Amino acid sequence: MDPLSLEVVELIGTVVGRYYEEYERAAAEHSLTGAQARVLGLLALEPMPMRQIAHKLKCEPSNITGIVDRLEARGLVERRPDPADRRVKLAAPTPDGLTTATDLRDSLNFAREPLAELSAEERTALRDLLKRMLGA
Amino acid sequence: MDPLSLEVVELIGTVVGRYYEEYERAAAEHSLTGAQARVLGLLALEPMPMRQIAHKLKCEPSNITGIVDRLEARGLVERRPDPADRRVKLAAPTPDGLTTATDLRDSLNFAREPLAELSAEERTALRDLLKRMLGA
DNA sequence: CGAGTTACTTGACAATCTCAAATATCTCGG
DNA sequence: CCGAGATATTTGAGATTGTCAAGTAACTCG
Repeated sequence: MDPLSLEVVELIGTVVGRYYEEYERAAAEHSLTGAQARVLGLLALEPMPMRQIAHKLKCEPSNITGIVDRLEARGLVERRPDPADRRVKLAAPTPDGLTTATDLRDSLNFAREPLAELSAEERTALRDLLKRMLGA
Repeated sequence: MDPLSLEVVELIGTVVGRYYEEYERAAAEHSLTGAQARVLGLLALEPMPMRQIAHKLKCEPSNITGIVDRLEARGLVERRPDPADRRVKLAAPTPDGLTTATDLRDSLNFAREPLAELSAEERTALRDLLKRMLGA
């Protein structure tokens, strides 16, 4: 690989490290683990079956059972029957869970400091480059 | 937060997700966990005391003991005495570990596909923006 | 020398993850 | 309609990662 691409990969690695760290910190502030925060954040967008959570998070469905168990025990999530298929359980955030998810999103400071360094034009350029990099 | 910054954060979240996924995949191809791959990659740059690994990875030193144990059991890493301080154990990759670390780095495809989309000028622009975002 | 600090390990425990097996339910061909 | 096979979820075993508290060995400095 050319040195320029290598440098960019290196930088992205650093961004990934910082983002992850920040995400875990924000989750911990709400006494959540990273995995719990990710599931809750997903459900805050839209309730969904266990299987779909596993698919989005790229892990085994049996893993999701435990994570949702813990979120449910804390009253942040509930399992609802799917009217169309009795095998399926829809995981949905409770009002409390929705509040927590919103708080969590707001307390993800990652954006603030690092992006404040950039002008609006630079942020636009960054957005477009990332978009292109991630594919159409 | 303004909509533009929000969009950039969203995109960075996606990049982080893809990078992480790719990293785990590359590690798994070498029968390593992500944590083991991160420690091995760190030691491939430079042997260092257990404590320093923990500091770089932002976890407890007692955690590193187990990870290095497993890498050592597979012959990828060895513990050496520090001539200057008998309390300290320097973790260093074996020749085999160094080879694995190099293979691992090369098989991190993340860069290839996504960055191939960008021209050299765009990659330069991306590099500079990321650099600025990450601070001087 | 000796009190306090530092490096690493150990042990207990929680969370995450995988895999295989069990249960309940759905789907579809015959 | 019935039964074989597929699908959704859970359970249980086991590995790994992570924390914290305590223990051991070695360093530092007055």
